[in-house]
Amino acid sequence: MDHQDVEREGAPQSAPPSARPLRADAQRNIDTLLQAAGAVFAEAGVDAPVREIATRAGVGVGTVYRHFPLRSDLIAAVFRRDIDACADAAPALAAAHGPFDALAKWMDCYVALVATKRGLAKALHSDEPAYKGFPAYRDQRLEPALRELLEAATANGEVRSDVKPVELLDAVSNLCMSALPGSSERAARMVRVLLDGLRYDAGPAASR
Amino acid sequence: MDHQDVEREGAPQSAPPSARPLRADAQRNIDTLLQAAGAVFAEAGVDAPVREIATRAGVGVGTVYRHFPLRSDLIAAVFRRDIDACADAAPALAAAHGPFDALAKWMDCYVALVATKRGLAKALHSDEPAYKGFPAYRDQRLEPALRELLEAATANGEVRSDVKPVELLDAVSNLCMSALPGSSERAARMVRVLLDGLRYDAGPAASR
DNA sequence: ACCTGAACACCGTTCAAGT
DNA sequence: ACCTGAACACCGTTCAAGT
Repeated sequence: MDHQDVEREGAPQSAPPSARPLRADAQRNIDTLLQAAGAVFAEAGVDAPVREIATRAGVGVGTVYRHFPLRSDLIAAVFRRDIDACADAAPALAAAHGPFDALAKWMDCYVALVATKRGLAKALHSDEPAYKGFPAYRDQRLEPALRELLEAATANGEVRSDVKPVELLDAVSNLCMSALPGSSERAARMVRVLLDGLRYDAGPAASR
Repeated sequence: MDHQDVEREGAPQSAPPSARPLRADAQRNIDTLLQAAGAVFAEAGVDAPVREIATRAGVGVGTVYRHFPLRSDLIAAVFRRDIDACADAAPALAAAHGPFDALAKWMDCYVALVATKRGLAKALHSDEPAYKGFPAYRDQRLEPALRELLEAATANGEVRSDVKPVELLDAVSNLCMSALPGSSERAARMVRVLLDGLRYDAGPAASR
């Protein structure tokens, strides 16, 4: 499990590539906010009231909106590490397993990521403006990782070639939608069925 | 396409099995409300403001809550015909096609049902109390229909036997979650992949 | 620069008063 | 019996006033 700290461009609204440091109190508030949000998300889901997060962090609501204009910014900030870890796990899996197995194992990581955090899946697919941009960050990190795995499996003739990485990412997080907070078991099973579907007919023309 | 009008027990809260008729104005309000709700759902989704529906129907909000205590009651009432039509389509499909094809074609109906109506899928999987009981009605009607098709396909050795009808119903409506209002095309494709997964390994022990 | 919190808009839900 | 709509609770979001 390696994870190189690559600099990303679309990254945190709290620390653009080359920006002068924030004022001390601002930086402190952001840290406290992230911690509070993480705790609240864990016990009440990602669409818990903003006021609750603000109170927990001991700041005014205005401060939350100042640093995180969109709820999705807060969510992305809280789960960035997890998302990155998932993306970065791909190369190791590809090296250690056959193409399809690597794909399947990576999907387990993704399912765990999405299904474990209460309501994360819902946030990924909400059409409310407050969640806008969150799927974008996810795709930006996860899409390249998955594409690699998918192409390897396709090249190996193990899976069909007419399903795009982003479609799969979307389908899988959709399947995690009704998973209960703790158990991702049921979702994981359905994802395995979906993956089996990828290799049912590896040819491009899918019958019917 | 036949559809016998079977009497259901868990049915409409507006007309229990053996109840004296409603007062004329009450019945009229219910009809208007259903019509208004249908229109509003179509253009603004199933979680449009209650007030909008009430206004459209020319009644007070209290009247909406009197007849439809839960939002899901209103949704179920509005889409009952569509749900029943989908369920009742199963026998004809089973008679006209081979087991797997019948299953696939029925799924197309279900996908159309769920993906077409804006936000219907979301309502099916929401954990908010206002939507409670809606999945129950859907399952009650659709589960038996699907089970029939699934068992036939299983008996014919075309699909694996370790996926329950209700799981499939759930997985498919989840896949329809991020479908745009009009097009169910993308969702339909993923559902087809899922179905292919069902027949990838028809044996019970689905590898690892 | 940054923070605070009152204020506003909006929505679900109830219930006292009416008919 | 049934209807109405004011009233309440709750939540997102903004912005004038403060430091």
